[in-house]
Amino acid sequence: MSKRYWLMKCEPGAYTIADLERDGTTGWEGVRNYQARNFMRDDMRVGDGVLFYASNADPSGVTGLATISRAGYPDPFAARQGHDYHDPKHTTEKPIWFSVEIAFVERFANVIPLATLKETRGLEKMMVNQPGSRLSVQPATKREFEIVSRIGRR
DNA sequence: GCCAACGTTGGC
DNA sequence: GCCAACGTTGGC
Repeated sequence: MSKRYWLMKCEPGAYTIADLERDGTTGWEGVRNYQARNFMRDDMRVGDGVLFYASNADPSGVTGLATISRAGYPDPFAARQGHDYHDPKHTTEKPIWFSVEIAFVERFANVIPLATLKETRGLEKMMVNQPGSRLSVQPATKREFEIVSRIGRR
Protein backbone atom coordinates (compact mmCIF):
# COMPACT_ATOMS: atom_id res chain seq x y z
CA MET A 1 0.00 0.00 0.00
CA SER A 2 1.34 3.39 -0.94
CA LYS A 3 1.72 6.25 1.42
CA ARG A 4 -1.44 7.50 3.06
CA TYR A 5 -2.35 10.75 4.68
CA TRP A 6 -4.14 11.61 7.90
CA LEU A 7 -5.40 14.44 10.00
CA MET A 8 -5.03 14.04 13.75
CA LYS A 9 -6.69 16.30 16.28
CA CYS A 10 -5.48 17.26 19.69
CA GLU A 11 -6.45 19.99 22.09
CA PRO A 12 -3.61 22.42 22.87
CA GLY A 13 -4.11 21.80 26.58
CA ALA A 14 -3.11 18.19 25.99
CA TYR A 15 -0.39 18.44 23.34
CA THR A 16 0.78 20.87 20.67
CA ILE A 17 3.01 20.87 17.60
CA ALA A 18 5.54 22.79 19.71
CA ASP A 19 5.56 19.93 22.20
CA LEU A 20 6.15 17.52 19.34
CA GLU A 21 8.97 19.68 17.99
CA ARG A 22 10.59 19.50 21.40
CA ASP A 23 9.96 15.78 21.92
CA GLY A 24 10.70 14.55 18.40
CA THR A 25 8.19 11.72 18.70
CA THR A 26 5.17 11.00 20.83
CA GLY A 27 2.73 8.18 21.41
CA TRP A 28 -0.81 8.95 20.35
CA GLU A 29 -2.72 7.39 23.23
CA GLY A 30 -6.21 7.74 24.59
CA VAL A 31 -8.22 7.51 21.39
CA ARG A 32 -11.52 5.93 22.40
CA ASN A 33 -13.51 5.91 19.23
CA TYR A 34 -13.82 2.76 17.19
CA GLN A 35 -13.60 4.37 13.79
CA ALA A 36 -10.44 6.23 14.78
CA ARG A 37 -9.13 3.07 16.43
CA ASN A 38 -9.61 1.13 13.22
CA PHE A 39 -7.59 3.65 11.26
CA MET A 40 -4.75 3.47 13.76
CA ARG A 41 -4.81 -0.29 14.14
CA ASP A 42 -5.36 -1.28 10.52
CA ASP A 43 -4.39 1.43 8.11
CA MET A 44 -1.59 3.62 9.40
CA ARG A 45 1.89 2.75 8.23
CA VAL A 46 5.30 4.13 9.05
CA GLY A 47 5.98 7.06 6.77
CA ASP A 48 2.37 8.14 6.32
CA GLY A 49 1.83 11.90 6.34
CA VAL A 50 -0.01 13.58 9.21
CA LEU A 51 -1.66 16.98 9.37
CA PHE A 52 -1.44 18.04 13.00
CA TYR A 53 -4.69 19.76 13.97
CA ALA A 54 -5.33 21.80 17.10
CA SER A 55 -8.96 21.48 18.18
CA ASN A 56 -10.76 23.68 20.70
CA ALA A 57 -8.08 26.24 20.04
CA ASP A 58 -8.04 29.92 19.16
CA PRO A 59 -8.27 29.51 16.30
CA SER A 60 -8.60 25.80 15.70
CA GLY A 61 -6.65 24.59 12.69
CA VAL A 62 -3.65 22.81 11.27
CA THR A 63 -0.45 23.77 13.06
CA GLY A 64 2.12 21.58 11.36
CA LEU A 65 3.13 18.26 9.88
CA ALA A 66 4.12 14.94 11.35
CA THR A 67 4.68 11.42 10.13
CA ILE A 68 3.77 8.01 11.46
CA SER A 69 6.90 6.59 13.07
CA ARG A 70 5.36 3.45 14.56
CA ALA A 71 2.30 1.60 13.29
CA GLY A 72 -0.59 0.49 15.48
CA TYR A 73 0.16 -1.18 18.82
CA PRO A 74 -2.03 -1.74 21.88
CA ASP A 75 -2.54 1.47 23.84
CA PRO A 76 -0.31 0.99 26.88
CA PHE A 77 -2.45 3.23 29.08
CA ALA A 78 -5.65 1.29 28.41
CA ALA A 79 -4.36 -1.55 30.60
CA ARG A 80 -3.04 0.67 33.36
CA GLN A 81 -5.17 0.58 36.52
CA GLY A 82 -6.12 4.00 37.77
CA HIS A 83 -4.98 5.80 34.66
CA ASP A 84 -7.38 8.21 33.01
CA TYR A 85 -7.20 6.10 29.86
CA HIS A 86 -7.75 2.80 31.68
CA ASP A 87 -10.49 0.59 30.26
CA PRO A 88 -11.34 -2.58 32.22
CA LYS A 89 -12.50 -4.30 29.03
CA HIS A 90 -9.06 -3.89 27.50
CA THR A 91 -6.45 -6.53 28.37
CA THR A 92 -3.01 -7.26 27.04
CA GLU A 93 -4.33 -10.57 25.69
CA LYS A 94 -7.33 -8.96 24.03
CA PRO A 95 -6.52 -5.33 23.41
CA ILE A 96 -9.34 -3.04 22.35
CA TRP A 97 -7.58 0.29 22.00
CA PHE A 98 -4.57 1.11 19.88
CA SER A 99 -1.97 3.83 19.61
CA VAL A 100 0.49 4.91 17.00
CA GLU A 101 3.64 6.96 17.35
CA ILE A 102 4.15 10.13 15.37
CA ALA A 103 7.33 12.05 14.64
CA PHE A 104 7.79 15.78 14.15
CA VAL A 105 8.22 17.01 10.59
CA GLU A 106 7.42 20.68 10.45
CA ARG A 107 5.84 23.46 12.46
CA PHE A 108 3.96 26.06 10.46
CA ALA A 109 4.83 29.69 11.12
CA ASN A 110 1.12 30.37 11.40
CA VAL A 111 -1.80 28.13 12.17
CA ILE A 112 -4.09 27.46 9.21
CA PRO A 113 -7.47 28.21 10.71
CA LEU A 114 -10.42 25.98 10.03
CA ALA A 115 -12.07 28.93 8.29
CA THR A 116 -9.21 28.99 5.78
CA LEU A 117 -9.48 25.25 5.17
CA LYS A 118 -13.18 25.72 4.51
CA GLU A 119 -12.65 28.40 1.92
CA THR A 120 -9.73 26.76 0.11
CA ARG A 121 -10.55 25.22 -3.22
CA GLY A 122 -9.72 21.54 -3.37
CA LEU A 123 -10.44 20.97 0.32
CA GLU A 124 -14.23 20.91 0.07
CA LYS A 125 -14.38 17.20 0.76
CA MET A 126 -11.98 17.12 3.69
CA MET A 127 -13.67 15.43 6.61
CA VAL A 128 -12.74 18.20 9.01
CA ASN A 129 -14.67 20.60 6.79
CA GLN A 130 -17.87 18.63 7.04
CA PRO A 131 -20.34 19.98 9.58
CA GLY A 132 -20.58 17.82 12.66
CA SER A 133 -17.42 15.89 11.92
CA ARG A 134 -15.84 15.11 15.27
CA LEU A 135 -13.61 12.19 14.41
CA SER A 136 -10.19 12.79 15.95
CA VAL A 137 -8.31 10.66 13.43
CA GLN A 138 -9.34 11.22 9.84
CA PRO A 139 -8.05 10.11 6.46
CA ALA A 140 -7.00 12.77 3.98
CA THR A 141 -6.00 12.55 0.35
CA LYS A 142 -2.54 13.19 -1.04
CA ARG A 143 -3.86 16.25 -2.79
CA GLU A 144 -5.45 17.63 0.38
CA PHE A 145 -2.22 17.03 2.26
CA GLU A 146 -0.23 18.87 -0.39
CA ILE A 147 -2.61 21.83 -0.56
CA VAL A 148 -2.55 22.25 3.22
CA SER A 149 1.24 21.88 3.32
CA ARG A 150 1.63 24.57 0.70
CA ILE A 151 -0.58 27.00 2.62
CA GLY A 152 1.35 26.26 5.80
CA ARG A 153 4.67 27.13 4.19
CA ARG A 154 3.78 30.48 2.78
C1' DG B 1 -19.99 28.72 28.36
C1' DC B 2 -23.49 27.26 25.05
C1' DC B 3 -25.33 23.82 22.46
C1' DA B 4 -25.80 20.84 18.29
C1' DA B 5 -24.14 16.66 16.57
C1' DC B 6 -22.60 12.44 17.39
C1' DG B 7 -21.32 7.95 19.85
C1' DT B 8 -22.21 4.77 23.56
C1' DT B 9 -24.86 2.56 27.09
C1' DG B 10 -28.37 -0.06 28.96
C1' DG B 11 -33.33 -1.12 29.94
C1' DC B 12 -36.81 -3.37 27.80
C1' DG C 1 -32.52 -4.92 18.30
C1' DC C 2 -34.77 -0.55 19.40
C1' DC C 3 -34.29 3.78 21.27
C1' DA C 4 -34.09 7.15 25.11
C1' DA C 5 -30.80 8.91 28.13
C1' DC C 6 -26.48 10.25 28.79
C1' DG C 7 -21.64 11.77 27.93
C1' DT C 8 -18.34 13.88 24.82
C1' DT C 9 -16.64 16.69 21.14
C1' DG C 10 -15.61 20.90 19.33
C1' DG C 11 -17.00 25.17 16.76
C1' DC C 12 -18.61 29.37 17.90
